[in-house]
Amino acid sequence: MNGARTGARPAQSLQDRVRRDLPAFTEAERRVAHALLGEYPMAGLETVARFARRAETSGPTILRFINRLGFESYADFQDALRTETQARLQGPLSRYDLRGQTSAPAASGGLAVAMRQNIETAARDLAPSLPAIAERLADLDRKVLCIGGRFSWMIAGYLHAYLRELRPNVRLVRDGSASWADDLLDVAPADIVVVFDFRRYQRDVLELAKGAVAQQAEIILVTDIWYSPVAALAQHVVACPVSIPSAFDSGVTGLAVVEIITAAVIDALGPGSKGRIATLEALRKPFNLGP
Amino acid sequence: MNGARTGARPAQSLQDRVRRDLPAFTEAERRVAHALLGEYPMAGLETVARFARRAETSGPTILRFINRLGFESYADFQDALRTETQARLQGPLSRYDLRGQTSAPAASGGLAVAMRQNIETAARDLAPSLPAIAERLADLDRKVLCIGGRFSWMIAGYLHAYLRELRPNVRLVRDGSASWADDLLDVAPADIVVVFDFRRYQRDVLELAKGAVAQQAEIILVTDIWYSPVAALAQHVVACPVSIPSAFDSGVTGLAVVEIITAAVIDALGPGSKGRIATLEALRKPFNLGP
DNA sequence: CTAGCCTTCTATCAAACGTTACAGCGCCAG
DNA sequence: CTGGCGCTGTAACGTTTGATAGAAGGCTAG
Repeated sequence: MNGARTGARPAQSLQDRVRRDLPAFTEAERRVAHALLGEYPMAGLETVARFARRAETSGPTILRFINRLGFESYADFQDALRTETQARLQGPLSRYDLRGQTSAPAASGGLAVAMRQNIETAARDLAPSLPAIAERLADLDRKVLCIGGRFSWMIAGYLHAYLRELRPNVRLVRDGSASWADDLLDVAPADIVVVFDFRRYQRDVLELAKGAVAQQAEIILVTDIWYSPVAALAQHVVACPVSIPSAFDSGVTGLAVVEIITAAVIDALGPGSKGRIATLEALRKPFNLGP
Repeated sequence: MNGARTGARPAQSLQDRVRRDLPAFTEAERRVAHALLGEYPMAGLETVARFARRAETSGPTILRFINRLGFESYADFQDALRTETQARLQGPLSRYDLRGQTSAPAASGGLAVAMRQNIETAARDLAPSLPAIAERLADLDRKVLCIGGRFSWMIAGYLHAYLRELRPNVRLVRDGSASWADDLLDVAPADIVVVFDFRRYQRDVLELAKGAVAQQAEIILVTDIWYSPVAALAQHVVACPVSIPSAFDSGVTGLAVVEIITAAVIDALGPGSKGRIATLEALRKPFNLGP
C-alpha cells in the first residue's frame, strides 16, 4: 500500500521507463516487462488475463507491475499506452507540436499545426503508391484528364497547370461544365483521369468517373479520408486528412499531394522536362515583369 | 500486368475497408466510422461505451457497425485492430525515433518537411496582421475582389469560394480575363482587393492593383518572400516562403494562409455566418450525393 | 533450525463489460 | 391517414473483467 503515486504523469516515454526500471523488478515482473516490450504496445492493450498468459504469469502479477509503474489501475495504464501510441502514429513531429502548443501563437488557433499534421500523414500515405502514379502521369502515350468538384477543381487546376508545363495532352474539366460528355469522348483506353473529390461529394463527379471507366481509362483519385464513392472505381487512391479547427475542411493537404506528385513526375520524365519548362518560360517572358 | 502495389485492392487494411464501405452505412454508423477514422486506431481499442460516447451514439450502434464490418464480436474486431496496428508500428514506414527527429520521409524527398516549415513560418508572419485583415474582410460594407496570377489565381479562387459562403459582395477576377476594366469600375473607396502574386510576377496583375488604388480601394497582398511589386501599393502584405525541393515553387503556403484568414473571418463575423453556411448547404443538397 | 519477509499463485467478488431484446421514432408506399 | 419497415436508443441480462484477500513456497537473517 505504497500510495502517493496517484496519477503519475509519464515524464518520458513509457517504453523507456519500463526499460530503465527493469533491473528493479522482480523476476516475474521482469517477464511481464519483456512480454510488453516484445510486443509493444499491443500486449498491454489486451486484457489482463491474456497479457498474463503471454508473460507466463498470473493476473495479479500484471497488476502489481502496473502499480509499480505508477498507475492506479489497469485502465489508467491502458489510457496512457493509447495516448502515447496514437501520438506516435501521428508522426514524429507531432510530439514537438504538442510541446510547443502552449508557446505557439494562439492567433492561428492551431490551424497551422493541424495542416502540418495533415500533410505529414498524407505524405506517408502517398509514399507507397507514388512511383506507380508518377510513372503513369509521365507516360506520354497516355492522355491525362484532371477533374474536381466545387472546391477541389481548383486543386485539379493546379495539377493541370503543373503537368501542362511538363508534357502535352493534359486537360482540365471544370466543375459544373456542360462539356463533360465531349471531354469523355476523347478519353481512350489506358488514359489517366485524375479525380479530386472531397465531401460533399458531387454526383456529377461520380458520373464522369463512371463514364471514364466505361472508356477503360485508369482512375487516380485524391479524396479525403472518408473516401469518395469514386474510390470503388479507382486504381489508385490517395487519402488526405482535411480536418482543421475551422468551419471548413482544408484544401491544403490536397494541394500538397499534388505538388509531391508533380515532383515525382518530373523525376520520372527525366532531364527532358527541364528543357520544356525553360522554353515555356522564354515564351512567356513578354508577359512578365522583371525577375 | 501484375497487381500494382498501389493497385486495385491494396491488402485491404481495415481502415480502407471502413472508408470504402462508408457510403453504405447508416447515418449513426457513419458517425462511428468517422470517430474511428478520426482517432485511428485507438478509438476502437477503448471500451464500447467510450467509443460510443466519442461517436455520440449508443453501444448497440457500435456493435452493429462492427458486425457489418464482418466481425462476430467486439473482441474479434479489437484483435484485428491490434494485429494490424502492431504490424504498422513495426513496418519500415514508421521507423520513428522517439528521442529525436531522425526519421525522414525519404520517398517524398523532403517535400513534406519543406511545406510544413513554410506553413509554420507564414503562419507566424501572418499572426500580427491577422486581426486587421479579418476585420476588413468581415466588414459587409466593403465589397471584396480577389485576383491572382497564372498559378495563384487558383488560390484566389479558394478565398473567393470560402468568402462567398460567408458574406455577399465577393468577386473573383480570373487571370488573363478581358473584363478587368469592368471589374475595376465597380470598385468603390474602402473596398478590399486581395491580390495573390507570386513570381514570376505578371504585369497585368500590377496594372489592376494600380487601378484599384486609383479607386481608393484597400489592398491586401499575399506574395512570396521576394515581394511582388504590388507590395508598394498594399496596406497589408503577407509573405509566404514557397521554396521546396522541386522545379516549381509551392502553392501550399498561400493556400494555408487563405484558410487561416478564412477561419479568422468566420470568428470576426460571429454566429451569423454559420447560419449562412447551413442555408447554402441546404440549397446545394440536390446536387450532392449521400450525406 | 526457524521466524519473518518477500514473491507468487489460487480462489473469490463486485463492478464493468459486451451483448441482446424491445420499444420509440421517422419515413415511405399504399 | 395508416401500416409496415428500417434505424436507433433504452433497459436488462449473463458473462467476463480487473481487483483483492489469503495461502503456499522460498529465501535470508539470526
